[in-house]
Amino acid sequence: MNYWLMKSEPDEFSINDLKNKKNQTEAWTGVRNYQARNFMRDEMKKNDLVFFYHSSCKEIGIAGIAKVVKESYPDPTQFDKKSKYFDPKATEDNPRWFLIDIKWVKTFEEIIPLSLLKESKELKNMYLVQKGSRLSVQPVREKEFDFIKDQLNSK
DNA sequence: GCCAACGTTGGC
DNA sequence: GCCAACGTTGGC
Repeated sequence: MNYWLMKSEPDEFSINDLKNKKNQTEAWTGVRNYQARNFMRDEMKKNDLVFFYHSSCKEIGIAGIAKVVKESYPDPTQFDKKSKYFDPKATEDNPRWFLIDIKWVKTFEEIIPLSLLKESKELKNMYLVQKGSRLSVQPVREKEFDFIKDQLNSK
């Protein structure tokens, strides 16, 4: 099993928006970065666990946990002319963008702030805290995942 | 709102 | 294939 971190702007879509969805599940549309796409297309497998991260907001940090419930398939928004994610170079026969579905697992009682992640020497090598890192879908090491979930999470 | 870091585009 | 110009991300 693998572990991941996915960013979302909570003003757009927060962890509680995920919780309130039908089946508490959401298709992760709109990722338009090749590296992030490759992770979703090739490596994210059913039941992998995902940290749900809130970015560009007041309380920046890890808000909770989700899991992969459906593996790679083409992102429908790339074919939708009315979508802001429409991609004229993508075709049904040759899609460019892929995604997965995630399901809500838990919301942490308190957001684990980015500043705390940065302070933890156990997380020195975590991708998220590296300078210039901005991937919106990124792998997390098992050790890092457990440390954050067990040591930094209040509940 | 600023700006550093990164990714993409397109001319050559 | 290089690289300047531009666009985006995202913390502060």
